[in-house]
Amino acid sequence: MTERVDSEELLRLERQLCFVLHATSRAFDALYRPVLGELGLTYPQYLVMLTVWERGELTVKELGRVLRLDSGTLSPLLKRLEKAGFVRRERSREDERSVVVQATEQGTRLREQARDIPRRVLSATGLDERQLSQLHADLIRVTEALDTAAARLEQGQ
Amino acid sequence: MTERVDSEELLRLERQLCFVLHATSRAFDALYRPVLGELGLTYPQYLVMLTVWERGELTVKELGRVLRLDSGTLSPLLKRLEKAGFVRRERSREDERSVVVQATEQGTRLREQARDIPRRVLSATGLDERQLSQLHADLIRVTEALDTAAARLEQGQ
DNA sequence: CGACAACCGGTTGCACACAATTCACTGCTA
DNA sequence: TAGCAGTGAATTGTGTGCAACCGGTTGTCG
Repeated sequence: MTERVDSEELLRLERQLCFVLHATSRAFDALYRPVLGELGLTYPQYLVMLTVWERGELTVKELGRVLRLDSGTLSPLLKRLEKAGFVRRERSREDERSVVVQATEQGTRLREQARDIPRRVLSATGLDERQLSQLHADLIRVTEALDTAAARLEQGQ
Repeated sequence: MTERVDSEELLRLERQLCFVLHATSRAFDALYRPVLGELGLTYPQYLVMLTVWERGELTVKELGRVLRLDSGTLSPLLKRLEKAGFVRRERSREDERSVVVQATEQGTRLREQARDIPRRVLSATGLDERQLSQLHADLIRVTEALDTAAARLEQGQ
């Protein structure tokens, strides 16, 4: 009987945690959407551009590892970015299995237009730098816990 | 010149925050996927079932408010849940614009099968109840900040 | 050298998620 | 009461996101 109550309690806490995590992610999305819309980018596309700007050229594989996305997501997304003129994609000459992604001139100019976004968004959150760092650390901790848990589940138990 | 460095620093912090939030959400998703797969549910469908189980019957509108989802997402999702036999949808007799959702008998039986999930998943995260509560509180705080920020942006600055 | 496994990216199919639109219904008001 | 604005779902279109599969390339091993 006590066990049943425990289950109910856990169910409730879990429900709240699921909900709010889901909600946080979408709230973040919603905040960026109108700002990025001005540049003609979606949020995932913005993440890709941030990576490309910072790392110069990199393969689809590397991009996927950094962003935790697979080719099923990245391939069409990159095609859209290419069509928009922001990135170039070409087969690596050393290893023709790989495709190298890099910003075009237009993509580089976009970086200048995007330079102001972090300040606008971060100030919109109302959090100071310390709180942001704390949140960052919390999320990393949770994500790592979830990752190792998922890996454990995968390897049977 | 100093301002430029500041921008670079902000860009980096923002990038990391964007990435990890995105990643956390998907990591949570990935952890639930195989567990829920046994029940024939996706993660958003699970959130809907949790709500329906807890609140009894409720309209699509109410469901959308609780889960922060619009009809464009909920309508097809609910149709899939109905097809699977877990929920019933019927027009409200008092207000025929509304559609009332409730669990079927099969949907109620599913709750028993799902009773064990929170424990399995939460234990998989390796976090204790205090940490979970803390995380929950953190996420709520951030989400609220993002919401008010988004509202501020909407009303012109 | 030749077969074969591993790897990389692309494609397909399915399921969210949101914006914009449509349509039936409701409630208010002239 | 007749019209009309507002509401609640559903639909359409676009863009992720993942699983499963395909097809070309590479590297290795017999």
